[in-house]
Amino acid sequence: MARDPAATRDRLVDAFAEIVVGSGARSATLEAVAAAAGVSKGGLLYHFGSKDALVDGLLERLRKLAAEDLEQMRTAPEGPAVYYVRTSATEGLQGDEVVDPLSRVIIATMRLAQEGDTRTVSAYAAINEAWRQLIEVQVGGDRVLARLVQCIGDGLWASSSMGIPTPDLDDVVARVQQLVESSRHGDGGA
Amino acid sequence: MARDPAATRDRLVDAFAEIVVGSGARSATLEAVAAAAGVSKGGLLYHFGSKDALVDGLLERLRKLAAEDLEQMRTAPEGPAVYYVRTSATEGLQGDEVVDPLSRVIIATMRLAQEGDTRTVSAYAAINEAWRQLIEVQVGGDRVLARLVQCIGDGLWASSSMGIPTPDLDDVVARVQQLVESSRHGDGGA
DNA sequence: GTCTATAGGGTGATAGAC
DNA sequence: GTCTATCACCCTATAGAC
Repeated sequence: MARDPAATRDRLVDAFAEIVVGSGARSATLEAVAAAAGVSKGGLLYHFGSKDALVDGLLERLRKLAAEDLEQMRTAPEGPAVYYVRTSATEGLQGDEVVDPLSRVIIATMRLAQEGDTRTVSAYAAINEAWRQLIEVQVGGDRVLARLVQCIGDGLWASSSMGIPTPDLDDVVARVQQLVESSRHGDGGA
Repeated sequence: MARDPAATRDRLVDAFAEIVVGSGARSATLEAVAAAAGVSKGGLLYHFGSKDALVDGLLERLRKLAAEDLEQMRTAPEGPAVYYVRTSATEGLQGDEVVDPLSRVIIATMRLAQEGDTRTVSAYAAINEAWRQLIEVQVGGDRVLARLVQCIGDGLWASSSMGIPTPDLDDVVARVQQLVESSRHGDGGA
């Protein structure tokens, strides 16, 4: 069942991310990842020579998915800011599976980052920077407002990635939209 | 050197938090914690019968420090909202030491939470709730604005707890102050 | 209260068969 | 490409000396 190397590598990265998100980085052992992907530990280590290499595979996936998302964000009808804030509030994890592939990979990356892996931190930082720049364009170059909006998204993300829900998400999104629009019409303050 | 049980327990919890923050949860082994606190592994396990008990000790410390901080936040001259946002941006960790005791314990708790520990998540959620309620009081009961402000703080926190700096923190704080003040004078929107 | 020694289980990685 | 052994290491926790 599947001798295609690329497909097997993909399955392994998927399984890795899923386990890290669902059960924590500690549970994502080579054996558990391999089993979830339907191969043996030795099979995994043929494709990824070490656990570090597996992390690299995850980061590669992250960059690819993030690039796609950046395109969606750029062309989002509601605008980048609202898109960012709304998609920052994911749902149902910690045991359950996260449906959105990018969310899953980001959460996995951040969990790994908290273990002190510098590669994961800088990979995330780069993507975060790209997102903010896109928001900044929408708000007419208002650097501070852009950061404000991004922080709101990141704050929502922090809660939801721990399984803490945000009951009034729609209201928050509406308020962000207000902020962004007021930056176009009125002044800004800075 | 130190036969006072309470003092030794405190040193152990301190060392535990410090290692989790500085080197990741994985590095915080019983042996490493014991060594950092100047006792042996067996000595640690006399005071805390298991690693779970050590986590409980950390959570106890968290609640105590958080209660003190809540009092500072309530009486802060700049108001709870600005206090929250400003203190959310910590500096210099991941290898270095975090100077503020509460920040250190919170970061440690959140790292542990990401390993799937439900106790840590609910402990943090309770504290987070208390902070927001205090902000809500300041903004005259505007639930959504309170959440917005808190999200901004949490977003700053997320970055800084990964070692990513926020260059324009002062501007962000100023903008938050603006938002809070406008809720007093003008309307609010919702 | 604090120590050493050790049991018992799990983890990343290698070697070599198929 | 994928598997099964196997190694060396590290971790939590217990037992019992001091």
